[in-house]
Amino acid sequence: MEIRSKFWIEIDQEPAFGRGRRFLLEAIDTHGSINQAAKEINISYRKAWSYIKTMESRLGIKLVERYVGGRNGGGAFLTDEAREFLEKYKIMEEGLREIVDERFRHVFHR
Amino acid sequence: MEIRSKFWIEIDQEPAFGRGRRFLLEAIDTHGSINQAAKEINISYRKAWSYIKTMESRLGIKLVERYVGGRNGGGAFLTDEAREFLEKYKIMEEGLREIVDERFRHVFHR
DNA sequence: CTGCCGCTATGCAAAAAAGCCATAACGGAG
DNA sequence: CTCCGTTATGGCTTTTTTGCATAGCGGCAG
Repeated sequence: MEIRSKFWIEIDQEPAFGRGRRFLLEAIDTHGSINQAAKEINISYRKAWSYIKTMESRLGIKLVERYVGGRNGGGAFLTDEAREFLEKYKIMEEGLREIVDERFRHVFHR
Repeated sequence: MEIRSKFWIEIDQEPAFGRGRRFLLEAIDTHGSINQAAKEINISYRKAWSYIKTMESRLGIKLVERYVGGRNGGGAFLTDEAREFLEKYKIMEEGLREIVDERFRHVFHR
């Protein structure tokens, strides 16, 4: 028996950003490619792509700059706005899980 | 733009108890009927029924005592174990949402 | 002693959502 | 001017969720 918790940002009652999308952006930053990033965090390219699409449309910010063609097909990188947003989100999420876990243990175990 | 949070208890990686199920049990306690309870929290009887089924099976506790037939068809009421569990859960959840919201405001708005 | 009523119980179909496969376009390098 | 790995999407498939339909129950009114 264990506690689970989840946090996300909504805009107009629709999910716009959460932990999974955070990891996706971080992986894009590392690899310079949506495709590689998706592989790393174990989701399909299709899913990564629609994550980005909804994020950008709901937040109203361009997050990922993409280019296509060239020696190795193309690639993607984060915009400054994306990095800024990511940073804020990380600060917010930091330690939240631990607070929840601690409470759970306190009440249910001893 | 707003933060949302969700907490639930899992057993064997499967959801066993959360906010919705908490409301359901509370409503059953108030109304003495699964059917009425479901109406109050705006879910179908079918759904309420399967909530209870999975809760009981995963927690391994009898939560809702039911009887059928009689003048007004039948009814349901909570077991002592259910009340006990509910109480613990409420203590745990109490204020958690507020902590999350506060953090969000602090980082994103000011 | 029989029919009625509101409840529990559950199978099964329909709808919705999520996931995935296939295919097009792109453009620098060899 | 072909090849390669990427972005970009349409739509099909699979899974999950929802809810409709129907059966059984048993006091009580008549």
